[in-house]
Amino acid sequence: MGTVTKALTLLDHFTLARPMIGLSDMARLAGVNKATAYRLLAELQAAGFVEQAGSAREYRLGAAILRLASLREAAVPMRESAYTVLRGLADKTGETAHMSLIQGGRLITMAHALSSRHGTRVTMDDAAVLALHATSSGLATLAFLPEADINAALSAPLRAFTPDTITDPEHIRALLVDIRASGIAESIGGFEKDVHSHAAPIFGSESQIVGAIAVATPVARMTPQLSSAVRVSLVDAALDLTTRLGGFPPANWHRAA
Amino acid sequence: MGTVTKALTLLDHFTLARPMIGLSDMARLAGVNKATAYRLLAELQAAGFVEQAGSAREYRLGAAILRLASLREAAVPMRESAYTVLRGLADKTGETAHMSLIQGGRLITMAHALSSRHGTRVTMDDAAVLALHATSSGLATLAFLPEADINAALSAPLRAFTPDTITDPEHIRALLVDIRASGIAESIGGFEKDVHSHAAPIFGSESQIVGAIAVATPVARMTPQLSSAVRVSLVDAALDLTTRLGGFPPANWHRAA
DNA sequence: TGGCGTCGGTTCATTATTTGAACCATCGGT
DNA sequence: ACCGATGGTTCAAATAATGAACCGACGCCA
Repeated sequence: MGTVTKALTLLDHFTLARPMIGLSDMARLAGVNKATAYRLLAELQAAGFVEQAGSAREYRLGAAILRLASLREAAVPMRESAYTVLRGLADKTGETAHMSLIQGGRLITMAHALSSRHGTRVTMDDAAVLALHATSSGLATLAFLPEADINAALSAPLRAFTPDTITDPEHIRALLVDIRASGIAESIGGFEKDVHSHAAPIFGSESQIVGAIAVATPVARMTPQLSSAVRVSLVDAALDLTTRLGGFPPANWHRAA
Repeated sequence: MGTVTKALTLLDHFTLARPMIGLSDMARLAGVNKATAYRLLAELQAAGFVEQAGSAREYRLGAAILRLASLREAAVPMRESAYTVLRGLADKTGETAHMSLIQGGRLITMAHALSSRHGTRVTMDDAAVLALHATSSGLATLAFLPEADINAALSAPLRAFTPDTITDPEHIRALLVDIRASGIAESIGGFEKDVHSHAAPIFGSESQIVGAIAVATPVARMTPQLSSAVRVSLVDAALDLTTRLGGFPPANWHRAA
């Protein structure tokens, strides 16, 4: 692994639950020598990607990231596009909509929109990491990845997040066939216990899979009628978002239901 | 220079005016070998910090940055704090307010707020880089940097952005003395021709200088009365923002005017 | 008080990675 | 068909990264 990759990997250990990390902790989390962690953090700090704060001199993400994010947004206003589509989807279905993108083999939630139609709703955090095998978004994405990536994802042991998580690779492969045919993935309580979600894939400028857009509802509220409505809206929204992000669906793409 | 620093330096060449850069261009801009640039970009790409787009396979900033920015915002809602203060400043003065932070020796604009009171106003871009010697924000920051950094900043040739830019190091050193005494820096057309700006320093958690907050007005609108009002508001706002960002003014800090 | 564990940070000989000139294949313009 | 540019690749030589051990400081417990 290159040094740069190693340094950038350190940044992945900052999460919403763990926004500040000390030197020794970081070394342990990342599985590198403390001296190495120190040097890497020092370089990241010089570039403004991390900063030290607090009496314990813990590290946290730095302000330089905000600058780059501004530039990224200016160059590629993805979040705006995404939010517009998610807002429409949430309004139309009355449920929570979110978009996740695949980055370095992991699926990251980038934007979401809630609906106020019901008292209960599924809540989402941006920047959450979704399991490929246990979420509708993950399955929708997985289904359109190259065969090699699918094998890689299914060769590692699959974690059971709930009793309903599907962990049998062959079962999942069967699901992927259906997903490719229908353009819609579904997961009932596979990641979070009471969440029933539908997802549709979104594609990049070379028609490669880049992620998925999903609608998540409490299991108790799901009905065949709602499911059907969600599917229709999702297919439209996914196509819309794909084009807004500058992408194209695969050549033989079709409208599903 | 470490490899990580070199890789992160590549990212600095993306600007609003130049959001996409090809491999050869990047190598030239960064002054590194093409093979090196390729390897570094490949690693940045694997981490999602850059991505390739367009038929020419040019590189641009990637989506991973947005994820980190989300986390940073969640951990340290600086932009929100900043915007609240800037909004108040813009409303009170009727002029454009902006905040800039020093990162790796360069002053970067991080947030701004416009006022709608007048038809003409100074416009700002976030992520703009401000010259330390030619802007009020730069001078306000420079005045509170350690002596060694001041010497470093003034030892390089100082660029004249306009005929009114002050480029004599000794003249600038004299200004810095006044700025330290008053807590306010001023620049009349030193960076952009028709802009008269006032700035005040903001400090970090160890009372070290972290940047400045400024009010920029068209030169034609500046009067002694407006200048005086701006100075008062600025001092308040800078102190407010310093504390909101978790910082403290130096021990012997004072109210100026 | 003294002892123990851990912290952030530093050192330096060993080792593995980065580096860059030269080299492809490809593309667009003349 | 040529020319100059592009993105991408190779491999010996040079350089940078690495990690065990170490340091002083701090907090905790007896």
